[in-house]
Amino acid sequence: MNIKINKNSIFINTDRFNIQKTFECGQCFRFNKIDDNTYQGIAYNKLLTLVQKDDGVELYGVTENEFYNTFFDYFDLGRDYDKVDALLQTDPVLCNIIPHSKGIRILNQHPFETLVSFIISASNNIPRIKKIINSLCENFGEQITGGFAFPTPEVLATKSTEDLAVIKAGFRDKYIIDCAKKVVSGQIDFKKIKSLNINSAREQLKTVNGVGDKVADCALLFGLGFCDSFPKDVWIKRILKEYYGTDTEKELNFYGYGGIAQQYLFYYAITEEKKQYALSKV
DNA sequence: CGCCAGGCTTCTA
DNA sequence: TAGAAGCATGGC
Repeated sequence: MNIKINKNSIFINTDRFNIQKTFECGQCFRFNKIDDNTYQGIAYNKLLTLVQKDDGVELYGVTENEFYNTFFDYFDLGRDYDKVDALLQTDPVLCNIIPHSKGIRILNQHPFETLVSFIISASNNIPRIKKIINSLCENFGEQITGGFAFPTPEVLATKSTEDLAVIKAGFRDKYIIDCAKKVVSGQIDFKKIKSLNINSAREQLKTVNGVGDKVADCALLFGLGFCDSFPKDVWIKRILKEYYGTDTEKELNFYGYGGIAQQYLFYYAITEEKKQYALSKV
C-alpha cells in the first residue's frame, strides 16, 4: 500500500480496494454510484468522491490532515488484507469465495451513525434503508458542503416520534430516539464499549431498545472495530446451512477475522446466491 | 396485488 | 426456551 498526496486528491495505490464492492456490500448506506468508476457519499461530515483506477483509488474531498486523522482509519488502510486472506483461504468455503469478494474493505464508520443505521435496517430492504437515512440527515443533520451530515445524538434526543414521522421510518422511530437519548445520557458510551470484550460490548449495545444480536453485531463490526463480530442475517444463515451445514459460526475458525469472513460471504450471497435463490423459487 | 425486507419486542404456552 | 404475532412502509 502506497499513499500519494496530490494537490487536489489523495491516491491510494493498492489492488485491495474495490470501491464498488466496498460500498455495495451492505455495510454502509450513504455512498452512491455516480458512474462506472465513481462513488460519492458523506462520512464524518465530509463529502467524499472516490474514483476507481487500475492501480488504486483516487480520493477527493479531504485534506491531508483529515485523511490521516480520520479517513485512513475509516477505510481501514492500516490493515493488511493480503495477510487476512491468507488465513481465511484455509477455509474450504472461503477459498472459493475470496476471488469474488477481493477488494472489499471493512469501513470504520462513526459508531452512532452505524448503530442508528442498523436499527433502521431491521426488517427492511437496502434501497429503503438508504432513503430513510438520507431523509434523517436532510431533516436533522447539519448542512455541509455538498449535503447533510448525519445528525448528532444531541439533536435526535430532543425529537419526538411525531417529529421523526417525516422520515417514514415506521416503527423504528422510537428506537432511534431511545438510542440518541442513551448516548447523550452516557448510558451508551462508545469509547468505553470499544474497550470491552466482544460479548460485554454486545450486551451493552443491546440495552438500547430495538437493538438485538444482529444489529449489535453490525455496529460492533462496522462502527466499533470488532473485526471478529459475525452478524447473522437471513442471507448468512442460508449460507451457513447450505455451505457449512451448520446453524452457527461458533464451530468455525476465522482466525479472529469472523467479521471480514462474514462480509465476504454476505457479498457473495447478495450477488451470486441471490440469482440462484430467485431461480429456485420460480 | 402480495410477499418480504441485513429484526426486535411482546405475548403465549 | 421456543414459537408466533405485530410492527410501518414500500421495493419488487
